[in-house]
Amino acid sequence: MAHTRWLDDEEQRTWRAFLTAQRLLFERVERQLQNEARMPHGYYEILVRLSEAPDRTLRMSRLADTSLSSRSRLSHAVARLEEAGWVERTACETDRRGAWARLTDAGLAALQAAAPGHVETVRSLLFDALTPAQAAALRDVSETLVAHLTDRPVWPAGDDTGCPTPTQAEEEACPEAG
Amino acid sequence: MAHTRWLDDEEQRTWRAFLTAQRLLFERVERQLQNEARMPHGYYEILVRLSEAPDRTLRMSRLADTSLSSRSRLSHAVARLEEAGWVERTACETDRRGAWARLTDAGLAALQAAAPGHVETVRSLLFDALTPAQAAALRDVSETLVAHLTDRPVWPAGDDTGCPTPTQAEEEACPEAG
DNA sequence: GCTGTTGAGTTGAGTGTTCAACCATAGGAG
DNA sequence: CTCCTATGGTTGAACACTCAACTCAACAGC
Repeated sequence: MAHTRWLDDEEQRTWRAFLTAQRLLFERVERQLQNEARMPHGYYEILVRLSEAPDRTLRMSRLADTSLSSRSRLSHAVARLEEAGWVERTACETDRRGAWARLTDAGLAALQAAAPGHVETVRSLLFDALTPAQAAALRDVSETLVAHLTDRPVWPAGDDTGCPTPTQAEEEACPEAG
Repeated sequence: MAHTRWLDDEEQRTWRAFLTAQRLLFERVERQLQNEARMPHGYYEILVRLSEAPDRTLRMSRLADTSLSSRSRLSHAVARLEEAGWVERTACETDRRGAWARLTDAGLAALQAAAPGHVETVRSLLFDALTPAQAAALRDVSETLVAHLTDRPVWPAGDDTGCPTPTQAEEEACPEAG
């Protein structure tokens, strides 16, 4: 990049406001889930994705993709979730490198117990503050960003989890708030 | 809360898109700073706030507030930054409980070295993807959320860092992207 | 001058995330 | 079949963040 394209005043304020809002919001979401459901939001998301999968079962790599998790993170996380008895791993017959992760009944119960508090939090912290038009704008901006951030490489070296556009719900699933 | 106000379909999609966009964006911002400047974004923010303060110096608690950091986090962070020689702590004369944090010359240099890459990242990942109208909408939504999240208690117990509305720039400062 | 409370800041244990290295199997190319 | 690379997944060390406990000083009220 030749010489820096600095942010103008307007952009600066936008970025800082976004940063602040985002921090404050997710900090509280995180805290609420931690306090009331004893799990970080990342784990909640994993449980949600599993609950939406056919047979409440997914391959680890697929689960990593849909829950926006690196393989390593997922591996560690599932290990914990397994200790808690919420998920179980079984070997994959057809591809012996692979592993299935399955949401147990206890896991589903934990998710269903966590959901109301979480959804209420999201609603009260986010949607209650926004007009319908603002919410629509937020969706528009977010979807634009997701599209922007999922195809191009942008940062040449190393790269990361490929992050394909997340496929959506498929089955019973706990009515949740991702 | 009586019985859960679930998210409707529209809200669900908005929330998931927001979540995804946010994750993808900050993951990359984080990675870029980590790779190119050897510091997490939280540390960058601390350096920025200090660079904007008169005399590049702030009380720890004030620094915690303006950088949206808990006291504990800041304490750990400044300890690291001090090891790196980027910040130095000195005792406060008038209030002997207190401490000043000051950005050293080396710290300012590190910040100035980090800024272009960071700003370029923010621009290319965020602003380059948005129309001016979308950027304006993002700012509007963000500011609404910040207002919403900074006054009310919302979550009764414990509470957290008071998080006053962040005061804005004051001095030389590195032209940055908070 | 005491005593209790609040505020400033630090500390350490516990937990989650990242990164790089690693093992094992799958799937070609020769 | 044999190598060779790519893929699926795990592991451990390093590091950041959280929470709760703690220290020390300021500032009441009496």
